[in-house]
Amino acid sequence: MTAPRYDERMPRSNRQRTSRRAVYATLRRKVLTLEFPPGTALSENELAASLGVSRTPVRESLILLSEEGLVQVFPQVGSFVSRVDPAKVADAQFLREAVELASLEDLPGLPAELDPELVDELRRNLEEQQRPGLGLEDFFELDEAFHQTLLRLSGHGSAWATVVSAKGHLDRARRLGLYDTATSSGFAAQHVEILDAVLAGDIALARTAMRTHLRAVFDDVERIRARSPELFATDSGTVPVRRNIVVWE
Amino acid sequence: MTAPRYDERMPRSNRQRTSRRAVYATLRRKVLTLEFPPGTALSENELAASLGVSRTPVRESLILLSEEGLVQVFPQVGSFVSRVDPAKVADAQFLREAVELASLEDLPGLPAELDPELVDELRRNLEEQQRPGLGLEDFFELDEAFHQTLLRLSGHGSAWATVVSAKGHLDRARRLGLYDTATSSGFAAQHVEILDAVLAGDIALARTAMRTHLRAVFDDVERIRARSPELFATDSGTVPVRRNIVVWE
DNA sequence: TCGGCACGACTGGTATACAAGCATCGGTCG
DNA sequence: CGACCGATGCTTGTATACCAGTCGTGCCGA
Repeated sequence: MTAPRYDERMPRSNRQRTSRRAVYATLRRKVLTLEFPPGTALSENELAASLGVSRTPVRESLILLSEEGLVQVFPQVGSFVSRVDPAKVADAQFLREAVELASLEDLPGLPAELDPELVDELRRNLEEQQRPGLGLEDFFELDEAFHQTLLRLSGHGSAWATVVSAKGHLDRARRLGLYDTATSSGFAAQHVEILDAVLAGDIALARTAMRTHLRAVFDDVERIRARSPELFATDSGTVPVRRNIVVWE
Repeated sequence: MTAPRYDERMPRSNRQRTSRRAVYATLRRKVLTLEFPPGTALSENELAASLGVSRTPVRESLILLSEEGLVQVFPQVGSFVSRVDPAKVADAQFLREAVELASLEDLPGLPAELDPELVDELRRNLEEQQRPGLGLEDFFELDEAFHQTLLRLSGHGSAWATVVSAKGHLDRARRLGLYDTATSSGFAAQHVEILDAVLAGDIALARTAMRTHLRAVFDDVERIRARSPELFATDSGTVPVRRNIVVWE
C-alpha cells in the first residue's frame, strides 16, 4: 500500500469551497441575525431540502454550531436554535474583555511604532461608523472589523477567531438590544475614544475606555433581557423549546 | 404536520452517549498524548475499521478536531495530525494568560469569601502534585484540574472550556517538553505559590506568580522547539506532511 | 534510457438507506 | 370520564454507496 507524498510547499489554492462551508456559513448567519430566532426548530431534512443539498453537510454544520453553543441537538428529538443563555453571554463578555484588555498591554511602547497601515484602516473604519444613515448590519460589520484590527495592532490578530467562536451568544443579544435602540452612535464615540488613547500611547486610558465600552455593550444585553425574557434561557441547558407549527399542504 | 412539544423542564439524564462522542474523545486523546504524533496520516476508512464503526462518526470527529486545529483535512488528499504551529501555540498562550490573569481580578476582595469547598479541592490537588513518583499523565490531569478550579474560584469556571479548545497545540508542545525533562516539580511549586497568594488575598502577587508560571510553560515549548524542529510547522498552514509508509501483506 | 501519458488505487465530499428512540394521537378498557 | 397503550410519523444516529479529485506506478514509444 502506498500513500501520497508531499513536498514541503504546495500552492494550495484549494480554498476548500465545499458545500458544507457554504451551509455552515448560511446557517450561522441566519442564527446570528435572528432570521432564525432562538427556539426555532431546525430539522435536518427540511434544511437539506430548502438548501438543495443532502443531510450530510447540513448535519455536519449543525454539529459545529452546537459546539459553538448556538444550536442544541437532542438525539431522536430534534435540533433547535438555542436561547440566549445569560451565563454564556457573561462568559463571552468575560473572555472578550480579558483578551482585548490584555492585547492593549502588548501594544508597542511608543505610538510611533504602530503599524501605520493598520492605523489608517482604523481611522477609515471610524469615519465610516459616523456616517449618518448607517444601517445596523453595516455598523456591526464595522464594529467587528474595528475590534479585530485593534487586536492585530498588538500582534494578536489570530486570537480574534477564538473570541468570535465564543461571541455568538453575545452577538445575538447585542442585536436584540440594538434593534430598538439606536445607541450605535454612542458606541461609535467610544470607539473613537479608545483609538485616541492608543494613538496617544496612553495604555491605561485605553484600557479604561475599552472596559467601559465593553461593559456598556453588556449592560445593553441585560436591559433587553428584562424586556424580552422569553428569548433567554431560564435554566441553563437541559431545556428545549416549545414548537407550535402546523403546516397545511 | 405536527411537532413534538416540550414542557419547560425535562430530566434529560440523556447524557448523549453516542459513538461519535466516544470516537472524538479517543482521537483527541491520542493526538494530545502524541500517540498520534504530528504528521500522522489519519485515513477515515482505516480509523473506522480499527475503531469498529462506520466512517460517519469518524468523519464528524475529524471535522471537529480540524476546527480545533489539531487535524488538517485536505479534500481528496488526506487528513493529517497537524504539526505544532508556533503561531497557534503563541495564540493559546496569550489567550490563556489573558483569561487566567483576568479571572484573578474577579476574585472576592476578602479571602474569607472564597468558596471553602473549592479551596479544599485546590489544597488536595497540590498535595497530590507533590507526591513522589507521580506519572506524567497524572501530573497533567492534576495541572488541568488546578487551573480550572482556580477559574471556578472567581466564578468563571465555564470559560475554561474555551481555553481548552484553544489549548490543544500548547498541550502537545508541553508534553513534548515534559517528556525528557522532569520540570513538573518546579511547576508544582509555582502552583503552590499562586494558591498561597490567592489565599492571602494578595491579588497582585497572584498575578505575578501566575504570569511567571505560564511564561515558564511557554519557554519550555520554545526550548523543545529548538531541539525537535521537525515536529513543528515551518510555515503556518498550507503545508501537509510527508508520508513514508509501506505495508507488506 | 528517458519522457509522457493513461490507468488504478487511494483520498475525502456527498447522497442515500436503514436503525433506534421519542412524542403525539386515537382507540380501548376499567 | 379517565388512564393506559399501541400505531404512526417524526426526529437524529449510523452505515453504506457513489462521486470527483489526486497521486503513484508502470507501460509504451521515441
